Amino acid sequence: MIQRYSKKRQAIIDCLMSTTTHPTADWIYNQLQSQYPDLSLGTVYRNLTQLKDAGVIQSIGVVGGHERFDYNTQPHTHLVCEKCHSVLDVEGVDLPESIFSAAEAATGCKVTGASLRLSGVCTDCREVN
Amino acid sequence: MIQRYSKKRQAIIDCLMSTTTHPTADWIYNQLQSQYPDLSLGTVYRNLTQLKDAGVIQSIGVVGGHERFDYNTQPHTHLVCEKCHSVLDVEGVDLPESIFSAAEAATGCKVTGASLRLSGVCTDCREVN
DNA sequence: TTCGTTGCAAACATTTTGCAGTTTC
DNA sequence: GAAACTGCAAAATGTTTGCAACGAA
Repeated sequence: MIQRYSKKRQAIIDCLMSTTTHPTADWIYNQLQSQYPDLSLGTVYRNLTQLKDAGVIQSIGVVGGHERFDYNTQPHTHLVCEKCHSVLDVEGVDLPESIFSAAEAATGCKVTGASLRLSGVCTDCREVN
Repeated sequence: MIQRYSKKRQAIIDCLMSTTTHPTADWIYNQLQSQYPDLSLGTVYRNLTQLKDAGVIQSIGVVGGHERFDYNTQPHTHLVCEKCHSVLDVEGVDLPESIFSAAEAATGCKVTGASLRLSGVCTDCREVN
Protein backbone atom coordinates (compact mmCIF):
# COMPACT_ATOMS: atom_id res chain seq x y z
CA MET A 1 0.00 0.00 0.00
CA ILE A 2 2.70 2.45 0.90
CA GLN A 3 4.78 2.63 -2.22
CA ARG A 4 6.94 5.68 -1.92
CA TYR A 5 8.97 7.52 0.60
CA SER A 6 7.68 10.80 1.88
CA LYS A 7 9.42 13.15 4.25
CA LYS A 8 6.24 14.07 6.03
CA ARG A 9 5.04 10.52 6.46
CA GLN A 10 8.42 9.64 7.96
CA ALA A 11 8.12 12.60 10.32
CA ILE A 12 4.72 11.35 11.44
CA ILE A 13 6.16 7.91 12.09
CA ASP A 14 9.12 9.36 13.98
CA CYS A 15 6.81 11.50 16.04
CA LEU A 16 4.70 8.51 17.01
CA MET A 17 7.80 6.48 17.72
CA SER A 18 9.24 9.07 20.06
CA THR A 19 6.27 9.46 22.36
CA THR A 20 4.32 7.34 24.79
CA THR A 21 1.34 9.69 24.86
CA HIS A 22 -0.75 7.78 22.31
CA PRO A 23 -1.38 10.99 20.43
CA THR A 24 -4.25 12.28 18.36
CA ALA A 25 -3.89 13.45 14.76
CA ASP A 26 -4.09 17.01 15.94
CA TRP A 27 -1.34 16.58 18.53
CA ILE A 28 0.99 15.17 15.89
CA TYR A 29 0.09 18.02 13.58
CA ASN A 30 0.98 20.54 16.26
CA GLN A 31 4.22 18.78 17.13
CA LEU A 32 5.39 18.87 13.52
CA GLN A 33 4.20 22.40 12.87
CA SER A 34 7.53 24.05 13.71
CA GLN A 35 9.56 21.68 11.57
CA TYR A 36 7.06 21.52 8.69
CA PRO A 37 5.12 24.78 8.65
CA ASP A 38 3.35 23.80 5.46
CA LEU A 39 2.11 20.47 6.81
CA SER A 40 -1.63 20.12 6.65
CA LEU A 41 -3.89 18.29 9.05
CA GLY A 42 -5.43 16.38 6.15
CA THR A 43 -2.04 14.89 5.37
CA VAL A 44 -1.65 13.74 8.95
CA TYR A 45 -5.04 12.06 8.82
CA ARG A 46 -4.34 10.49 5.45
CA ASN A 47 -1.02 9.09 6.59
CA LEU A 48 -2.33 7.78 9.88
CA THR A 49 -5.07 5.91 8.03
CA GLN A 50 -2.55 4.55 5.59
CA LEU A 51 -0.06 3.49 8.26
CA LYS A 52 -2.84 1.85 10.21
CA ASP A 53 -3.97 -0.10 7.14
CA ALA A 54 -0.38 -1.14 6.50
CA GLY A 55 -0.04 -2.38 10.06
CA VAL A 56 2.82 -0.01 10.86
CA ILE A 57 0.86 1.65 13.63
CA GLN A 58 -2.29 0.89 15.52
CA SER A 59 -5.36 2.81 16.55
CA ILE A 60 -6.23 2.26 20.17
CA GLY A 61 -9.69 3.68 19.75
CA VAL A 62 -11.51 6.86 20.55
CA VAL A 63 -10.97 8.65 23.84
CA GLY A 64 -13.13 11.68 24.56
CA GLY A 65 -14.04 12.07 20.90
CA HIS A 66 -10.50 11.84 19.53
CA GLU A 67 -8.92 8.80 17.93
CA ARG A 68 -5.62 7.84 19.57
CA PHE A 69 -2.72 6.17 17.81
CA ASP A 70 0.12 3.97 19.01
CA TYR A 71 3.36 2.99 17.36
CA ASN A 72 3.37 -0.14 19.47
CA THR A 73 1.29 -2.65 17.52
CA GLN A 74 1.65 -5.38 20.11
CA PRO A 75 -1.54 -5.92 22.08
CA HIS A 76 -1.15 -4.31 25.49
CA THR A 77 -3.27 -2.80 28.19
CA HIS A 78 -4.06 0.91 28.44
CA LEU A 79 -5.27 3.10 31.22
CA VAL A 80 -7.34 6.17 30.36
CA CYS A 81 -7.49 9.01 32.86
CA GLU A 82 -11.07 10.07 33.40
CA LYS A 83 -10.05 13.65 34.11
CA CYS A 84 -7.38 14.60 31.60
CA HIS A 85 -7.89 11.82 29.02
CA SER A 86 -4.23 10.88 29.05
CA VAL A 87 -3.53 7.30 28.01
CA LEU A 88 -0.85 5.23 29.73
CA ASP A 89 0.55 1.84 28.95
CA VAL A 90 0.06 -0.67 31.72
CA GLU A 91 2.97 -3.07 31.95
CA GLY A 92 2.54 -6.60 33.14
CA VAL A 93 -1.25 -6.64 33.09
CA ASP A 94 -2.01 -8.79 30.10
CA LEU A 95 -4.77 -11.03 28.91
CA PRO A 96 -4.34 -14.79 28.87
CA GLU A 97 -4.47 -16.37 25.41
CA SER A 98 -7.20 -18.60 26.76
CA ILE A 99 -9.80 -15.87 26.48
CA PHE A 100 -9.74 -16.24 22.70
CA SER A 101 -10.87 -19.84 22.73
CA ALA A 102 -13.22 -19.22 25.63
CA ALA A 103 -14.88 -16.38 23.73
CA GLU A 104 -15.08 -18.43 20.54
CA ALA A 105 -16.71 -21.23 22.46
CA ALA A 106 -19.17 -18.84 24.11
CA THR A 107 -20.19 -16.98 20.97
CA GLY A 108 -19.48 -19.16 17.96
CA CYS A 109 -17.63 -16.23 16.43
CA LYS A 110 -14.09 -16.09 15.20
CA VAL A 111 -12.07 -13.96 17.60
CA THR A 112 -9.10 -12.11 16.16
CA GLY A 113 -8.16 -9.55 18.76
CA ALA A 114 -8.66 -8.39 22.30
CA SER A 115 -8.09 -5.10 24.00
CA LEU A 116 -8.24 -4.25 27.63
CA ARG A 117 -8.84 -0.65 28.55
CA LEU A 118 -8.80 0.45 32.15
CA SER A 119 -10.17 3.74 33.36
CA GLY A 120 -9.03 5.64 36.39
CA VAL A 121 -7.26 8.73 37.58
CA CYS A 122 -3.63 9.32 36.64
CA THR A 123 -1.03 10.40 39.15
CA ASP A 124 -1.01 14.02 37.97
CA CYS A 125 -4.77 14.41 38.29
CA ARG A 126 -4.78 12.61 41.60
CA GLU A 127 -2.40 15.15 43.14
CA VAL A 128 -4.47 18.11 42.06
CA ASN A 129 -7.54 16.77 43.74
CA MET B 1 -30.65 14.77 37.71
CA ILE B 2 -33.73 13.28 36.14
CA GLN B 3 -36.55 15.04 37.88
CA ARG B 4 -39.63 14.41 35.83
CA TYR B 5 -41.30 11.69 33.90
CA SER B 6 -41.29 11.87 30.15
CA LYS B 7 -43.02 9.54 27.76
CA LYS B 8 -40.21 9.71 25.25
CA ARG B 9 -37.45 9.15 27.73
CA GLN B 10 -39.30 6.09 29.00
CA ALA B 11 -39.64 4.83 25.43
CA ILE B 12 -35.89 5.21 24.96
CA ILE B 13 -35.26 3.24 28.14
CA ASP B 14 -37.73 0.55 27.06
CA CYS B 15 -36.12 0.35 23.65
CA LEU B 16 -32.67 -0.14 25.18
CA MET B 17 -34.04 -2.66 27.63
CA SER B 18 -35.65 -4.76 24.95
CA THR B 19 -32.63 -5.24 22.72
CA THR B 20 -29.24 -6.86 22.94
CA THR B 21 -27.84 -4.99 19.94
CA HIS B 22 -26.09 -2.24 21.94
CA PRO B 23 -27.69 0.35 19.74
CA THR B 24 -26.64 3.76 18.52
CA ALA B 25 -28.68 6.92 19.06
CA ASP B 26 -29.76 6.77 15.45
CA TRP B 27 -30.95 3.18 15.69
CA ILE B 28 -33.10 4.01 18.71
CA TYR B 29 -34.47 7.04 16.87
CA ASN B 30 -35.47 4.87 13.93
CA GLN B 31 -37.02 2.22 16.15
CA LEU B 32 -39.24 4.77 17.88
CA GLN B 33 -40.12 6.66 14.72
CA SER B 34 -43.33 4.72 14.06
CA GLN B 35 -44.61 5.09 17.59
CA TYR B 36 -43.44 8.69 18.05
CA PRO B 37 -43.38 10.34 14.64
CA ASP B 38 -42.52 13.70 16.17
CA LEU B 39 -39.52 12.40 18.10
CA SER B 40 -36.33 14.23 17.27
CA LEU B 41 -32.83 12.86 17.16
CA GLY B 42 -31.65 15.63 19.47
CA THR B 43 -34.01 14.37 22.15
CA VAL B 44 -32.60 10.88 21.82
CA TYR B 45 -29.08 12.23 22.25
CA ARG B 46 -30.09 14.43 25.17
CA ASN B 47 -31.77 11.57 26.98
CA LEU B 48 -28.97 9.11 26.36
CA THR B 49 -26.48 11.57 27.83
CA GLN B 50 -28.74 12.17 30.79
CA LEU B 51 -29.39 8.49 31.45
CA LYS B 52 -25.69 7.78 31.17
CA ASP B 53 -24.89 10.50 33.69
CA ALA B 54 -27.55 9.13 36.01
CA GLY B 55 -26.06 5.65 35.76
CA VAL B 56 -29.24 4.14 34.33
CA ILE B 57 -27.48 3.06 31.17
CA GLN B 58 -23.91 2.76 30.05
CA SER B 59 -21.93 3.76 26.99
CA ILE B 60 -19.76 0.96 25.76
CA GLY B 61 -17.70 3.28 23.59
CA VAL B 62 -17.41 4.13 19.94
CA VAL B 63 -17.61 1.45 17.28
CA GLY B 64 -17.00 2.52 13.69
CA GLY B 65 -17.65 6.14 14.51
CA HIS B 66 -20.90 5.62 16.42
CA GLU B 67 -21.32 5.57 20.17
CA ARG B 68 -23.05 2.42 21.41
CA PHE B 69 -25.24 2.18 24.49
CA ASP B 70 -26.15 -0.66 26.79
CA TYR B 71 -28.91 -1.02 29.35
CA ASN B 72 -26.73 -3.50 31.19
CA THR B 73 -24.52 -1.40 33.44
CA GLN B 74 -22.66 -4.39 34.84
CA PRO B 75 -19.13 -4.68 33.49
CA HIS B 76 -19.06 -7.42 30.87
CA THR B 77 -17.13 -8.39 27.81
CA HIS B 78 -18.13 -7.42 24.27
CA LEU B 79 -17.24 -8.74 20.88
CA VAL B 80 -17.28 -6.36 17.93
CA CYS B 81 -17.65 -7.78 14.44
CA GLU B 82 -15.02 -6.32 12.15
CA LYS B 83 -17.29 -6.59 9.14
CA CYS B 84 -20.76 -5.49 10.21
CA HIS B 85 -19.89 -3.69 13.46
CA SER B 86 -22.45 -5.65 15.45
CA VAL B 87 -21.70 -5.90 19.15
CA LEU B 88 -22.35 -9.08 21.11
CA ASP B 89 -22.18 -9.83 24.79
CA VAL B 90 -19.67 -12.52 25.65
CA GLU B 91 -20.85 -14.62 28.55
CA GLY B 92 -18.46 -16.21 30.97
CA VAL B 93 -15.35 -14.38 29.79
CA ASP B 94 -14.70 -11.94 32.56
CA LEU B 95 -11.77 -10.14 34.06
CA PRO B 96 -10.36 -11.15 37.42
CA GLU B 97 -10.64 -8.48 40.12
CA SER B 98 -6.91 -8.84 40.58
CA ILE B 99 -6.16 -6.75 37.51
CA PHE B 100 -7.29 -3.64 39.36
CA SER B 101 -4.67 -3.94 42.06
CA ALA B 102 -2.07 -5.18 39.57
CA ALA B 103 -2.68 -2.13 37.38
CA GLU B 104 -2.60 0.23 40.34
CA ALA B 105 0.71 -1.26 41.42
CA ALA B 106 2.12 -1.00 37.92
CA THR B 107 1.05 2.58 37.24
CA GLY B 108 0.52 4.32 40.56
CA CYS B 109 -2.88 5.42 39.28
CA LYS B 110 -6.24 4.85 40.83
CA VAL B 111 -8.13 2.32 38.71
CA THR B 112 -11.90 2.58 38.69
CA GLY B 113 -13.03 0.48 35.77
CA ALA B 114 -12.01 -2.06 33.18
CA SER B 115 -13.47 -3.03 29.87
CA LEU B 116 -12.55 -5.90 27.65
CA ARG B 117 -13.45 -5.62 24.01
CA LEU B 118 -12.81 -8.46 21.63
CA SER B 119 -12.83 -8.12 17.89
CA GLY B 120 -13.63 -10.82 15.41
CA VAL B 121 -16.15 -11.98 12.85
CA CYS B 122 -19.72 -12.73 13.90
CA THR B 123 -21.52 -15.88 12.81
CA ASP B 124 -23.60 -14.08 10.18
CA CYS B 125 -20.59 -12.49 8.50
CA ARG B 126 -18.65 -15.72 8.73
CA GLU B 127 -21.25 -17.58 6.69
CA VAL B 128 -21.30 -15.01 3.93
CA ASN B 129 -17.60 -15.27 3.42
C1' DT C 1 -47.12 28.43 37.78
C1' DT C 2 -42.72 26.63 37.62
C1' DC C 3 -39.21 24.60 35.32
C1' DG C 4 -37.93 20.22 33.06
C1' DT C 5 -38.47 18.48 28.41
C1' DT C 6 -38.98 18.77 23.44
C1' DG C 7 -38.70 19.94 18.17
C1' DC C 8 -36.33 22.30 15.12
C1' DA C 9 -32.54 24.07 12.96
C1' DA C 10 -28.19 25.96 13.41
C1' DA C 11 -23.73 25.23 15.30
C1' DC C 12 -19.95 22.34 16.41
C1' DA C 13 -15.89 19.18 16.20
C1' DT C 14 -13.58 15.67 14.05
C1' DT C 15 -12.45 13.41 9.98
C1' DT C 16 -12.70 12.69 4.91
C1' DT C 17 -12.36 14.07 0.18
C1' DG C 18 -11.84 16.48 -4.61
C1' DC C 19 -8.70 18.83 -7.13
C1' DA C 20 -4.67 20.94 -8.91
C1' DG C 21 0.08 21.23 -8.03
C1' DT C 22 4.41 18.77 -6.23
C1' DT C 23 7.54 15.00 -5.29
C1' DT C 24 9.33 10.40 -5.74
C1' DC C 25 11.14 6.89 -8.47
C1' DG D 1 6.79 10.78 -17.16
C1' DA D 2 3.68 8.04 -14.33
C1' DA D 3 1.75 7.65 -10.17
C1' DA D 4 1.96 8.61 -5.29
C1' DC D 5 1.76 12.37 -2.23
C1' DT D 6 0.40 17.01 -0.63
C1' DG D 7 -2.07 21.66 0.62
C1' DC D 8 -6.11 23.74 0.65
C1' DA D 9 -10.76 24.30 1.28
C1' DA D 10 -15.13 22.28 1.03
C1' DA D 11 -17.91 18.48 2.42
C1' DA D 12 -19.38 14.85 5.27
C1' DT D 13 -20.33 12.84 9.67
C1' DG D 14 -21.87 12.38 14.34
C1' DT D 15 -23.19 15.09 18.19
C1' DT D 16 -24.46 19.28 20.86
C1' DT D 17 -26.96 23.46 21.73
C1' DG D 18 -30.10 27.86 21.71
C1' DC D 19 -34.62 29.04 21.72
C1' DA D 20 -39.48 29.18 21.89
C1' DA D 21 -43.27 26.05 22.68
C1' DC D 22 -44.99 22.16 25.39
C1' DG D 23 -45.90 19.15 29.39
C1' DA D 24 -45.51 17.35 34.17
C1' DA D 25 -46.02 18.27 38.97
